[in-house]
Amino acid sequence: MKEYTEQIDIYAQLLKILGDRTRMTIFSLLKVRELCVCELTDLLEVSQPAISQHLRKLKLLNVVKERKNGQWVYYSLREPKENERMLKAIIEHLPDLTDALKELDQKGISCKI
Amino acid sequence: MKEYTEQIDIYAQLLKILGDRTRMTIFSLLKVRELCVCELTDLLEVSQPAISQHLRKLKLLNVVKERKNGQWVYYSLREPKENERMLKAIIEHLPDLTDALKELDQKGISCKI
DNA sequence: TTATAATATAATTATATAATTATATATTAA
DNA sequence: TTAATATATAATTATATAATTATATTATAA
Repeated sequence: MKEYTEQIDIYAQLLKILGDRTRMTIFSLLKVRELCVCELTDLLEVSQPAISQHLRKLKLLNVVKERKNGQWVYYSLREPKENERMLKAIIEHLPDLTDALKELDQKGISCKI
Repeated sequence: MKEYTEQIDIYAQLLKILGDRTRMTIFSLLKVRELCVCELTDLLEVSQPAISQHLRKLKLLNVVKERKNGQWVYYSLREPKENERMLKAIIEHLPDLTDALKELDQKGISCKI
């Protein structure tokens, strides 16, 4: 079996990291548009450090990227490479959270956490 | 957010259960053909109770089904329903373990665990 | 019937994980 | 400068998970 498990390990790790409700929500939100940590903290029901730690895992897995702008750090999905077919497929089937972000936009974000 | 999280929870649980190297291997093997517990135990490097426990989780998630034949229990993938798009996509992209099973067939299975 | 084989379940243990609180770092504004 | 904001990291705690060993259950064979 060992000859066959390398790819399986890679996939298993991908699914394990995405297989968490908080990270899956973050991931789905970032599919809509890039968001800063304070927006994610505002949207989800966990603390800011928890968000940062989840983002670190997603970054280690190389599925999100960050962009620094002043004191804010904006995260977004990293475009999957051509050979990352499973990741692509997962992203395609993610639930659409556009409406959840519309609510955020309407009330106007207050980044005071 | 709560209005949007039901589907996310379902997906997160699916990915969490499949996001384990042992279960991902079992799942990939069952994609090739149905296998009894003793064959899976023979192929993988964990104990028979561990295999049974992983199979139970996969069955709880409703992604595998079982068929009893004498003292053997054969497991196979449950055909995903039309609306289970993400599961379908994952199955499609699973690594092909046909060769690993050929080796098993050649040496002739000895179900003495 | 008794023994053996295949599988499942229970109990236990060790490890991993997610969350919180506390604190550090960096950036901007007063 | 000093204060406040945004984010990251560290330490801790509570919980979940995967594995093992031991045992139970069921089916077949001697």
